[in-house]
Amino acid sequence: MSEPKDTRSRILDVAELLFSENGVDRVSIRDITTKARVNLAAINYHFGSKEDLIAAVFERRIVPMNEARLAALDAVERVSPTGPRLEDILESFIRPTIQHSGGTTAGGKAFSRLFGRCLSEPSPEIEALLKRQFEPLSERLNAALIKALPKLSRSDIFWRLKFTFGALHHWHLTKDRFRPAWLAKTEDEEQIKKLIAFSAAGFRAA
Amino acid sequence: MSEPKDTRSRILDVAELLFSENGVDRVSIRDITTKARVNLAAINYHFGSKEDLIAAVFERRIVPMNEARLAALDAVERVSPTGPRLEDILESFIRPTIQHSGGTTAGGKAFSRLFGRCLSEPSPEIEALLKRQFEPLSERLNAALIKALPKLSRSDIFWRLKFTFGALHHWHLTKDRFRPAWLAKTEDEEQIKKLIAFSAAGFRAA
DNA sequence: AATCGTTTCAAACGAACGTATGAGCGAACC
DNA sequence: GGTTCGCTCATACGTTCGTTTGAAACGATT
Repeated sequence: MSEPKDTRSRILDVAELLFSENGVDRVSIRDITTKARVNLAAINYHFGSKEDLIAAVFERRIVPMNEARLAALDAVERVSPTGPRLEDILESFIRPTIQHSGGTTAGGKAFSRLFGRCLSEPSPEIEALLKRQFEPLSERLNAALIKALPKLSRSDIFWRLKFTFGALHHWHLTKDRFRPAWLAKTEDEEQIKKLIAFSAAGFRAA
Repeated sequence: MSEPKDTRSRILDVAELLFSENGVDRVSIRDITTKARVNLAAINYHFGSKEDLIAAVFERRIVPMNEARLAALDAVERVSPTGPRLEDILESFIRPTIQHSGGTTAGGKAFSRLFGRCLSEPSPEIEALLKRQFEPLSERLNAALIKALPKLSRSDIFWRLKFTFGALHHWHLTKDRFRPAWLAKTEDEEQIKKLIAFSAAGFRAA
């Protein structure tokens, strides 16, 4: 179980775990370096500052996730150049979300909580990071949806995409908590289909 | 504009505003007391600790909000005893959310951010608080929805209600951020209708 | 073996934090 | 008129925070 990884990676792993458990502001540099068994100064040496560490932790997950989303959108647009179906567009950004945060063992589930925290802890640096990360994806998605739903106004599409993302994010954040006793366990694959069906119908609402 | 209110109320108002702007952990006791023009010790005198102040700020909004939701559900069920329409059920919990979280007042955003923080908080105490606050409402809503949508399974209703709540919550949390430049300002009343239309269609999906 | 860039180390820094204290104040009460 | 009670005040306390420092250890290159 002991870590063969280098200092930088150990810091990233431990920071991700602790940030997701307690929030970025409630985790100190000392908490991280102690648990990672590295020297206190290592964070400032490797990352410059705590803020830069937060950004590094966050980007390590969000960058590949959004790349996968863009790649999936590329794929469905390549298959049908006249414009992909609504369901395919939705799937292209819903599926990578689930696959990129469930898989990993150590900090995999931690990521969705960390992301939830980033949305509710409005530090300007984090807000800028979110904007930078999501704006290109958001614009691509909006453009594809406008093509697929020509009857809807641009702003309707924007808001409905926000609703969809909210449903995805909230499900992701709370799927394992607040479960009534009678609720059967459901596979991720089934949930992806449920989510796509729900939001596709929402997009097609009059 | 000067405040005729007593110290306790001034602290609550200023705390709510500052928490919403900067997040709970980045606002100090001194920030609040300075802006409220009260003594530094006033918070510990009136609330005991900073944590208790946060809870007081949070509960001041969430308790009346959930009471209003239950009252609205009561109202629509009283009007049509055979079971209210889907849209009316959704409206009964969407509308109070928006009306009770500030509306015109500036401190309204505090609630949604505090609430977002609570959702990503793994602390058992906060989880119990959320459960206690939302379980009665959730059960009432599920029961009403089962009646309104007899074709849907219990678990489908549960998940779609979760999606709906996620859309509402995420919209609420980010509606003022991440806005593209072209997006026109929209009234809350319009947003309520958009949200109801979206989620009602989602509930009716095959 | 000597050199040099990179990484780790123990120790310390000043600043900001939440909280505690005891005196001071005006109004209400006996 | 003296005492009590609720509240406000300035000030201090001890802790923890992010960051910095200069030296020591390490590994590769010559």
